[in-house]
Amino acid sequence: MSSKVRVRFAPSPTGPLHIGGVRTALYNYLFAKKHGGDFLLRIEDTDQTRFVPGAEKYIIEALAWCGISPDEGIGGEDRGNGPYRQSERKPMYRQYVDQLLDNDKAYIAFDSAEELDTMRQLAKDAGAANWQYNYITRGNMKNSLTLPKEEVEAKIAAGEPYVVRIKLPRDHEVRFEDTIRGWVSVNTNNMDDKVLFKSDGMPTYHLANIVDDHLMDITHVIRGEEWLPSAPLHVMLYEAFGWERPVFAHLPLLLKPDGPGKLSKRDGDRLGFPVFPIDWNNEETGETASGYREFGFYPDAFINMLALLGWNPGTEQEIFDLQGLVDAFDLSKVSKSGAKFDFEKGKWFNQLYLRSQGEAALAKDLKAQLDARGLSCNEQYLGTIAMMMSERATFPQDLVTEGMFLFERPTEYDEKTASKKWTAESPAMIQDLSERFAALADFTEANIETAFKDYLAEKELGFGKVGPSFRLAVTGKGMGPSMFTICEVLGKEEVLARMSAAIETLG
RNA sequence: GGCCCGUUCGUCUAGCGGUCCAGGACGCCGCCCUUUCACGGCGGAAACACGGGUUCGAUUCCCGUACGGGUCACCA
Repeated sequence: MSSKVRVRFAPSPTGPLHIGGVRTALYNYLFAKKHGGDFLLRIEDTDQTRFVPGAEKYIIEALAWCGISPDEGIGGEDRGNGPYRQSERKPMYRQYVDQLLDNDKAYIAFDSAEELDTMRQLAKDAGAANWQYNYITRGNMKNSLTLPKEEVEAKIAAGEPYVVRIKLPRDHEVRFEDTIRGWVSVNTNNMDDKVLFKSDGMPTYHLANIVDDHLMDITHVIRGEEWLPSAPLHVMLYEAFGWERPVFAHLPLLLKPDGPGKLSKRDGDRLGFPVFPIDWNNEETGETASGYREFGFYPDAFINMLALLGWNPGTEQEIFDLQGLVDAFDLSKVSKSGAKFDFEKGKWFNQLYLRSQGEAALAKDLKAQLDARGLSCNEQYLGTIAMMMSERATFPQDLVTEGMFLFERPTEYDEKTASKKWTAESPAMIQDLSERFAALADFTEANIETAFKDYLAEKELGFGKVGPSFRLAVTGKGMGPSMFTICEVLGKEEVLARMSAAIETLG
């Protein structure tokens, strides 16, 4: 076994990956790249009843959008450790179960799900804390520890369904050092004999996870805190097999911004913002959920925001691209407590990234937004408009929506501005201005400004006296970017037409 | 309820015994810039859950309490 760092992200294909899952994948990826290691993607689909078509494709696409591509496994290379879907590894697990059975580390149990439910209910009714299948109760259950060997064999031969459970020693302190939390310790008396192998012939997550991580030479297991309670079981499994165990790091959870609890897939669009990286559409059930990509987020901004939720570089820097994150990432700087997700901060990141796009990229974004809405403008001004609107945009779509007047003639005039700024003198002033504009040979920003200011000077008028009504006449709004730039972009004809239309409408 | 984990401004967090009457960021408020809005600049309000220890000295270490979270399936 090499000492090369190898980590895996092992989602279950039960639906779209929410941002907590994306963050887990991201941290795994950052850790691997930081240490020159491998990032593997493995699909944990041992529960065939929960399989959702399209989920695997979604996971790969979502990670790809984030700039995360697996070195090995699903969506990456097959480097001889495959298959990388647990359902396809089904035949591999039996021998490990037998190994445990042979070494008295596990046993066969025939209790049906109904019988177990009954036991649990009985215990509950009796006021017992929590019924467990453990070193005490297993003596009263139907298993290979209580049944004669012949009967066990007969039952198996008869095809009676059974599961295999781990045989936990009593009163044994399981200790392991978590990179993020330090020493964690649990006594086996508080654990139960978890099922390792199901009656349908598939291993449970616990068994498959340990076997696969071992076979795939995984050196670090970085996963969500929800796995912390089962980590001691996993430690016991490594010991039962006599395998060296990987280093564990349990990440703090992403919490709901409002109520209590961890962020869940069900939070979908309930909160008014996405909890998924990209849109999700389940053709079969018609279930849909919106994603950050479609919401208008730049992947870099999304990743930047996500990375800082539960981790910080220890400096005051908070703008990082993917490579920057790789360089700065350190598991020991991951915080221990859960983080409530804050969409406002996410918006701030996007705004920052949008503004740093540069004119060419922004022009492209603007063009795409216009096309999507069937709008158009003088293409030579694409860059100018994009830069002008970028100051008040958070998302690419704002480039258009915040400046609709650039693409459509105003159909109505802002009432508040009209009542306050459109006075009895306004029509005459706008008329005068339009005549001066009409006389301009070169309808450029600078010329328009000069003409406008000359007019003010000659009539001894303040900017505030004419400016607002001028803006109202041309854009229908009470606020916005520089009027001179707007006018040049609109072109002489359009500006003049709008001015006379305003005089007509507003009187 | 049992077990496990956690607890610094509204939110994300810095802080790894003295440099902290606690720093940064988002958000919020004010001022400046500006014809307006936005951008930008400057400034402000805002937190160590509580109680015991340990120590010359605790935000930092230990214990307890409270609160929060996770988990207790033949799901991952």
